[in-house]
Amino acid sequence: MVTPEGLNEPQAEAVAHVAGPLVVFAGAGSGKTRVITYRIANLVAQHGVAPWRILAVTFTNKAAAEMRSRVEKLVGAELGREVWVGTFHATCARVLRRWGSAVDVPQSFVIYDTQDQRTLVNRILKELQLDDKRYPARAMLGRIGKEKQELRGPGSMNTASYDDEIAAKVFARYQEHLKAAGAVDFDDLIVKTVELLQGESADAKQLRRRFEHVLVDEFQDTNFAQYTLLRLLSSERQNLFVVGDDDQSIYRWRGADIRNIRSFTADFPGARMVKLEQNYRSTGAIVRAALGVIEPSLGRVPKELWTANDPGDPIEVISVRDERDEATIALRIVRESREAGHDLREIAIFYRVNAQSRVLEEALRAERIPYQVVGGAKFYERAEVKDALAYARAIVNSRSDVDVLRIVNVPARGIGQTTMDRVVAGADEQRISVWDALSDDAALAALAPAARKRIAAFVQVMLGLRKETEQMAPSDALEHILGRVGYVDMLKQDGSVEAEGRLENLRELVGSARDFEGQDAQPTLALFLERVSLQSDTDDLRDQGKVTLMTVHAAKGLEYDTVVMSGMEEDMFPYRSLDPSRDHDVEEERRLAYVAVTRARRRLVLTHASERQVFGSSRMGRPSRFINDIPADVRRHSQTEAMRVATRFVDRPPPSSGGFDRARAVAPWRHPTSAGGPPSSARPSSPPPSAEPGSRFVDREFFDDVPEGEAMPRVKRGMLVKHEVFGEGRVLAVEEASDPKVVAAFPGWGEKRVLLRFLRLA
DNA sequence: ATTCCTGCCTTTTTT
DNA sequence: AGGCAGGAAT
Repeated sequence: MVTPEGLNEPQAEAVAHVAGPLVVFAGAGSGKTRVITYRIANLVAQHGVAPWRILAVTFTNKAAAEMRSRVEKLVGAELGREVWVGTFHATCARVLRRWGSAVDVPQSFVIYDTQDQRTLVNRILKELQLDDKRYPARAMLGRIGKEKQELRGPGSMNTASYDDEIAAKVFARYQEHLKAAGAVDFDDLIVKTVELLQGESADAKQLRRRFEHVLVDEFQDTNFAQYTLLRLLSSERQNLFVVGDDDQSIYRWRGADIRNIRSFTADFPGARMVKLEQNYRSTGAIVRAALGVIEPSLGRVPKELWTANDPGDPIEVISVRDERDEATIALRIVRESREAGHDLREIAIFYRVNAQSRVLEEALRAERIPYQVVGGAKFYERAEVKDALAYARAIVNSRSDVDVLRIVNVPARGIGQTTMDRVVAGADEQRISVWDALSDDAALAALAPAARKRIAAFVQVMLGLRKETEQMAPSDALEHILGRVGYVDMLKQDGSVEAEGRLENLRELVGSARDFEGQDAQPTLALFLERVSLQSDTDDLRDQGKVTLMTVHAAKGLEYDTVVMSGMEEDMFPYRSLDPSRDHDVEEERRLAYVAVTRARRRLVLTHASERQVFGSSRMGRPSRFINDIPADVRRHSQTEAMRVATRFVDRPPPSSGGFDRARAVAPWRHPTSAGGPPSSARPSSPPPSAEPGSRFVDREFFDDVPEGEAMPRVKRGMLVKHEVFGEGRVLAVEEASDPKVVAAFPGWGEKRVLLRFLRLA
């Protein structure tokens, strides 16, 4: 059944929902954004809800922009503009900018990113004289973040061990520093807003009543703090409308709690539930592949994803030799697509981790195929950009120590480490900001006169800049600052290619400030800085005529006609599944694979390499278990020429040695789901007459041209291998046999002859 | 004070 | 492989 607006029954039900809590389980490609935007339009147009009393929250700026534009299309720009649409972080920043003073967040607050956080923690470790080996900043911040996501402060966290006590101490000092700096980190944006809303101030009361309707996208990715925020914002009327898909929950590592969506109806007795199960996006084969991947997942809310679309073509699974071979395949897909007259914008290449993009990029560049990389090396994290922003932030908010320390000697002003160490120690002692210490003669009394003079000059420059830029547009201010402090001159004098690139980046930064001025009603420098902090490169619009490269995480919420998923190997995807020391979460990896598969509309290509460079050293890989989970009748296997050559070269023994059983030789690499049990006589392995001896595995479906392109370990003399007991060793010889052996030298053990299947590539 | 070198450690994934 | 922190050399 379809309504006049073209909605199916459950969609229409969700859209028509007016009051009370409701959870929508929205399968991939089931039209959830449509449901949210239509519902907002419905509330405004049919139920006379004031647009500014509606809040719609997303996780990414991109989703927010998309939602806003669609709402404006439905209800008109004038009303649409009034709706509060934004990410969790941007929404909170907006609230805090206005009402944050009640929770010690000044109007001019700055947002510390991960780098800033680390700088600050490192300083605290020094201050508290803690060993940064034993208490690495990264780990400390991980802990602090975790606590914040659970809304615990340094005083309320669980301190069972000595290390916990240390963490609490660092945490406490960290918060003090943030407060003194007038800064917040990403988690604080949520935490502070929650604090504000929990308060009894008039502002808090008003805010709790402000929103008649709260709508949330990607609800499965909320953490406890975010969930609490939503409950507070909707506490008055309970009009909380959440949309998500527990199968697509992929952010547990940053605190997302899948139970928020799975237990929604338990948390809100009387809440309604709607399931969107019809997929409009993908071919039948792709939907079936996706189901195959997600079905083994545990604890799912039962859903029946289906599609009325054509079955389409099978999923292409391609065995490649290594990452370069893989890039060649990606190129081939792109070329085919282009020759068929498709826009390159409709092609995406996915990978599990950003590091995989390099080889793909090189290949695309060599072939002059236009591409864009989403995420990865982030523009706003480049040193020169951070420097420029640090100047701006130090001018807007001089209490921000991290920024002042960053730029105090860039370009070099003769204010060195020793000098600054003393200043910082003094500032810590007196509990004043670094800036205050620098501008206070008494605080500098212990310094050499020459150093004091240079510091005084720096302070004067900064004070001058604050005055001069006060009335300037952000772009002009940035330009002025960079010129005045000699930053541009420094780069120009350098003259190197890198310096040229840095100048270009700074021009781009100024350009982005100019863009901002065109968009915002009140383009102040502070607001520009805020936007920069909350902006990720992921938010760029899709360029015409360009292939897109990105991680699967970045791909969530997007769709492409053609998707190439690279690196479909065990230990790559699922990531680190072979590392027993890590508490990897294969469940989450599975959901991530589901996300990847469901991005494709028409064509899905999976590649897996038998060998790959990781951290500089070569590593072998077997196909990902997720490939096996795709129903055999919707996948088609093949291998590249390079792969064919490689396997022939290594695996086919000379005729005289006869009957080398390949299937057995690779057994330990081949069956990720069965724990190491080698395929034995239980699996009859007599090859069909047409095939070459030993060229088939019997537990697989094969098609026309498929000479079984499994990933093969290619152990050769000189390779570094790893043994459970002997550790790492160098291969000296390989003995072909039905169960091949390897002679290798293990430091501390000498030469050992071991079965190949007990080795892994080091 | 600056620059260069070396050794370590990294890598999920993002606001 | 690459980036970054700490240390040595200039």
